[in-house]
Amino acid sequence: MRIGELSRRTGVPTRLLRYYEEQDLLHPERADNGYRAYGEAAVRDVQQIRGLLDSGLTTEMIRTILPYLSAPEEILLPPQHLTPETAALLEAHVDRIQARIDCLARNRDRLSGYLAAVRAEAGRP
Amino acid sequence: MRIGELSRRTGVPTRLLRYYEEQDLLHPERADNGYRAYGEAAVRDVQQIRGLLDSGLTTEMIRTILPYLSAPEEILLPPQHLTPETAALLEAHVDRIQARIDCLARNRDRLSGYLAAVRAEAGRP
DNA sequence: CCTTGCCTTCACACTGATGTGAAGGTCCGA
DNA sequence: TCGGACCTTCACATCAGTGTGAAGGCAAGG
Repeated sequence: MRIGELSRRTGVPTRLLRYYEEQDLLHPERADNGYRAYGEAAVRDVQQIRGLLDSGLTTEMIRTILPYLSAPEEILLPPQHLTPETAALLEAHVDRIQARIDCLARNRDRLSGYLAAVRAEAGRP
Repeated sequence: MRIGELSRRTGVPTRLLRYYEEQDLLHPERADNGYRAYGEAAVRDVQQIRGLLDSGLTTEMIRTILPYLSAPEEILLPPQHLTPETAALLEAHVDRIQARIDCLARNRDRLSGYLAAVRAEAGRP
């Protein structure tokens, strides 16, 4: 599919799809006339990228981990391509992600705890 | 305490402490000579702000939720200051935070699942 | 053939978070 | 009284993620 259709199907402006390619997150083929040609998988990839960007990851982090995320459990990348250095890097990323999760969960709890307290107060004044 | 000490105790450059004030996240007193005067609580506040920024929240989101986070469960803000609109806004923020958590947790699982698979493969070739 | 709509690259601009430095006021200890 | 360490504001610079528009190539339909 071409960039316009991918944009419509994902809700992401073509400008950003080109930017993600420039950032090495997407790798569409090219038709003879130079048009970008995306496969079906690109839809999921783009949604994945958006989710991670919205969650505060940088394009650099996403570029690193994306190859190990695109496959839904079955089509794992051959592990021979995974040097110990890369594995360590991925583990570091897992740790950073975990730290974010912890921070967010902690504050979500505080926030919703506060809201619950206020509601209880309001119901029984 | 003055800005230099707060910077040393939190590891956050003074430039950023001034920026957070400009963004209405910190509200230090001023001494007669114009120097910023921070209370002890500022240390926790700054760490809170850093954690949330590192977790991908914007200063705007942080500005909104910070008043409801600074207190560690006991010193809740009086609920009469909480209009229904504000409550709704806070709930929306909770939802956004939850969405981030879900996205991050999902991808953390994929990533660490992949790493585990590779390790299993390596241990039993 | 010409219009319409899609595509291409290039480029300028904004915002948010940050780095860095200049120019100057304050305070304390030698 | 001077020097150094601190503080002040102001301002320009950078990076990432976007918006926006110009200038032009390609394709399909009336």
